Amino acid sequence: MSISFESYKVFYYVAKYKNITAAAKALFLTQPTVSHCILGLENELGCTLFLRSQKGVTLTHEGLLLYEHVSIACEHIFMAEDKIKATNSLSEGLIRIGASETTLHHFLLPYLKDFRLMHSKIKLQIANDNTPSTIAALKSGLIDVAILVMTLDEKDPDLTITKLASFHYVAIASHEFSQLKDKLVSIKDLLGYPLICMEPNTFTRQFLDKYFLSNNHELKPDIELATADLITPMVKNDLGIGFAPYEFAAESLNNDSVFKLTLSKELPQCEICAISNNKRPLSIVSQTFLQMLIQ
Amino acid sequence: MSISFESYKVFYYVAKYKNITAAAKALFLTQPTVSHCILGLENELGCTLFLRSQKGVTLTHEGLLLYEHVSIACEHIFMAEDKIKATNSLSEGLIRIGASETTLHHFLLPYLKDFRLMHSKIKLQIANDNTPSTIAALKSGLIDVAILVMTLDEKDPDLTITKLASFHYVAIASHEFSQLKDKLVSIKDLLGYPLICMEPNTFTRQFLDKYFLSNNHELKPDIELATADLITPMVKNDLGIGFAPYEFAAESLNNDSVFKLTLSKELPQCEICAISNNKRPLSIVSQTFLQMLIQ
DNA sequence: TTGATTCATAGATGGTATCTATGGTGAAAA
DNA sequence: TTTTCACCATAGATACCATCTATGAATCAA
Repeated sequence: MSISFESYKVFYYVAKYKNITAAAKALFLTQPTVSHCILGLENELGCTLFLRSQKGVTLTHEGLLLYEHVSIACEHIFMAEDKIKATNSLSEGLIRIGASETTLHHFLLPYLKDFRLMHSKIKLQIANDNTPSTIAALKSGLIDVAILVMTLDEKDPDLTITKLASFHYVAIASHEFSQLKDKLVSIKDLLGYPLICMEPNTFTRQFLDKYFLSNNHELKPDIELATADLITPMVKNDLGIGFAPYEFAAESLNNDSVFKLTLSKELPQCEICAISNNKRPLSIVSQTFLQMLIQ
Repeated sequence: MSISFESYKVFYYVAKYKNITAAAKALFLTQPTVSHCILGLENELGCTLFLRSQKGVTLTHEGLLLYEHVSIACEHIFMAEDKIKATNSLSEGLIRIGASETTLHHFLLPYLKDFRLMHSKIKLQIANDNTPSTIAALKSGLIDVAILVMTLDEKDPDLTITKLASFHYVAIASHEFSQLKDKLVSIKDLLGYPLICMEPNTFTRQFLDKYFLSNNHELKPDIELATADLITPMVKNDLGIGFAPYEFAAESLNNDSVFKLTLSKELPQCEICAISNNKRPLSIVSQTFLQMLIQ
């Protein structure tokens, strides 16, 4: 029916080397095989493509006509193969990473730096958004991998979740509230104080909402913030009790400008996780990146 | 070793139809065959090319990368096939014809006209030169076919010679030489008159040289011309006895402004022949053209 | 639930792509 | 001249793999 593309590759080499024997070597075939293949192609196209002689072969007019197109075709295919090889060997490529501010600041940045050093030709696209939006982007294929804070009880058959590090939220307060220091503070107690936390539609907030609800109370914060790194400064300025990732508060805790509340019911454990969409295969580049995070 | 080009054709169709089943139909293959082929290609390239779903398939990033090149490659190959088909179907092409002035004027022109009418897309390249140069051009592949006056005793293993028409040379004179009219003129007689013929390095001249020599005389013309159509006018103007193709003199013979000498030894028979180089295959177009001349 | 899509897998088979061996041919070297 | 060499074509055998049919699995719509 239609001519095998394979014969065009053979044709290309024969035309290029002007010699069937040489082309055969380049193609890892024998001379009769190539000869037969060209004969077949000539038959199917209904014209002679080469003039045979003892010095090799030369293109006829029809052969030249064919070669003008086939050479372009072959070179494009070789180009394509090279490009795929390049992406496989990480000398080219793109990873689109979705991350929350929290994971970006307190986990991802040093890895990104290392990865850039190791694979300078790979472009990194960081989509910084809140957890729900990032998950949505992952599902729709807009990003390849997400690095987010999660509780491991979340199950979604479409997502592959890999734990990377533990993560803690703490409740912190300034010395304005020193009456709470070294005391076991119940959730009910907390409700009597101004509370500072993240705005709705963030994982941190949803996590706290759930925590309060599971203890039969409702979280009604007095101050809602869009970025986690604003919580500690707010707390320092005596504006209330804040809930923040431990790492965001670490420095202030160390220099004693704020203190950690001891809650009668501990905040549940969270994890920083790498999440990928198992409906979309990960490119080699993305796999390499993930591998680095896991180790 | 190297990836079969055939799988790229399959890949192209699958990417184009975004559907393995549809691609299989277009390729006159079954769905499992195409599926298997794509799987093999993915394996060899070391990456996933398509996202499979129940609605069909979509390209991954690597797949898109590949498609950008492979689509160009495939389209070039299809273009090439179309062009070859076009030249085979005579809706495209070129014939390079070598002809002498004589054959062009008195044989070829009406055929060329007809051929153009029948195959308007075929370009005709006419190389008008003397016989030896035309034969050289034919042997070196500069022209596809030559239409020349020859004597059929010429043998050359590289050339295929086909007789197309008989051809006559005549000796003519004006009434200034009426003493020769209706007389049997010998070659020796001729030498006493001024002779007009073609310049050396033309078939006509070599033909006459041979004729004189075979009768133990030497042709020493008084006037040598480069073009055959000048001979009759020269003769008309009483400049001497001329040797010309009968057809060039026909009109003047009919209106009696010149007369034909009756030679004691007739000029040998000549033929208008089509000549092709049997070391180079004739294109379909050239074959068609030759066919027309023969019939 | 059923039926209609989709793609993947398994196993059988026949065609053909490939090989080796050989022949023919023309050019260059002996 | 004769020999040698490099090239391409042909013939015939064989093994591989491309392709097929049959089936499974998954998803979606009616």
